[in-house]
Amino acid sequence: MADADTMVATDRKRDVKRVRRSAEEARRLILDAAEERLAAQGPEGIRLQDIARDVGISHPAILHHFESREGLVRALIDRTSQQLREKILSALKSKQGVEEALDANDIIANVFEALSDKGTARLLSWMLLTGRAAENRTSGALVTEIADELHTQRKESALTHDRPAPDREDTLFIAMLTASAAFGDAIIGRELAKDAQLDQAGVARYRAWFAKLLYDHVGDKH
Amino acid sequence: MADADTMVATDRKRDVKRVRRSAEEARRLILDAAEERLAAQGPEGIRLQDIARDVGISHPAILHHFESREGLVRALIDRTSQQLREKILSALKSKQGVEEALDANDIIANVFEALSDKGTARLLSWMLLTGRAAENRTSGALVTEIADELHTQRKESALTHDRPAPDREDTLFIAMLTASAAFGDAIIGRELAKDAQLDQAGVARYRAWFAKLLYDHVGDKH
DNA sequence: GCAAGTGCTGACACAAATGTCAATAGCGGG
DNA sequence: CCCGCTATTGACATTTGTGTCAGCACTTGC
Repeated sequence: MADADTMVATDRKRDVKRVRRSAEEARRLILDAAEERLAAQGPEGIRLQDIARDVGISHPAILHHFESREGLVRALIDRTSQQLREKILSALKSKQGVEEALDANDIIANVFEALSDKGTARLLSWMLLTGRAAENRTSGALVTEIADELHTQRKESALTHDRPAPDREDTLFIAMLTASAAFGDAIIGRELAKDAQLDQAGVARYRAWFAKLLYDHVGDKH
Repeated sequence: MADADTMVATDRKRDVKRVRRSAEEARRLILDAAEERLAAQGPEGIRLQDIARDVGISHPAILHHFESREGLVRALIDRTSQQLREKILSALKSKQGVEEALDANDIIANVFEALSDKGTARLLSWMLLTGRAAENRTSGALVTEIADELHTQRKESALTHDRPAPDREDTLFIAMLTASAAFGDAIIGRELAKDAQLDQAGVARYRAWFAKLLYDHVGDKH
């Protein structure tokens, strides 16, 4: 009895027992592990054997669920893109109508955070670096969506504050700059901050500074 | 005679003649080919066999010159980092003392260009993605250097235009934002522009807009 | 013109990663 | 309680890319 318990508890690998998950659950666990590997070790960290070990399964199980390594990668890209999209759009829409200065701060912070978090930016840049961008439409139209949403808000704000209507392209450029800056920041931000000897508070000041830069621009111009 | 000529011209591979370059020249050609592969196909494009074929040599020749694949990668990173450093710093310093609005435009354009050009940003992001950043000090201190140079210019400009002295951290943030934005732009800029249906002129407008944003900020604040 | 140094090569060895396959074992439905 | 479905596995096959080695062939210095 004690022997059996010990064996089950400490020596699962050699035990006859197999864990059997639902296909959905298995896919989720595998994607989680892949995501973590990618964030920690970069693109080359996605190796079936390693991921399988992380999850506690054998590597053919991954092939069973995703057909091929490429299938796993695509699934990971899809999932991450969709998560990013939801995060950013919800961040944009939730604060609608509240005080604007705080808005800008929060929105910028959220966008930067969404990309920095886990390996999102790493994954996206890898996707772009390896030319897998064309296949993925989720992230493709994202900036336009963001710009649209932003522009709607700006028009409303201009009305209530009795300012002239904002320029469409100006809004687009704001969205593009924010996206580029957040994206670049997610990749080289850590290095930049280290180089400039900025601590966490300094990084927060930087982001607030950027939000204010945009806010001032919007207030000035329109 | 005709036969010999034909053989030399069209069938070099099987010909007995060997091309023999100086070590320096060979290294340069190999690095060029590696750079091109990286820019075109991403990190996975750096394969000794392929690069060797591009240059027209056998792959052990590459190992002869660079010890290992890793050695080649490091050499490529070094060379590219140094080129980037030179380009950016020279762009910053060359325009010193001329009309400022044009300056900002040119400098921004140059920084964006320097990163977009060839695979510079791709290479740097790969370097960061795979954790090779720590080894390379050339690009490490670059932002601080840029910020220093910029700040010197701002102080001079403030003096001649009789404005209050600029804030040190403000200058640093300008440098960081520019770096992040240019970096991000180099990676996702193409996608963003395509998504927003911006042609080349539109992209130029975007960069000019960004330059003006910074210029206005500097003029306003100080 | 010949000897030394080294750029360069072909063939081979080796490692690591993906992918295949037949067989096993849990789970749910009848 | 048994049967079919399928998640899962170990062993194997294949591919692909890096690295080694011994020898060959340009160039240079004498």
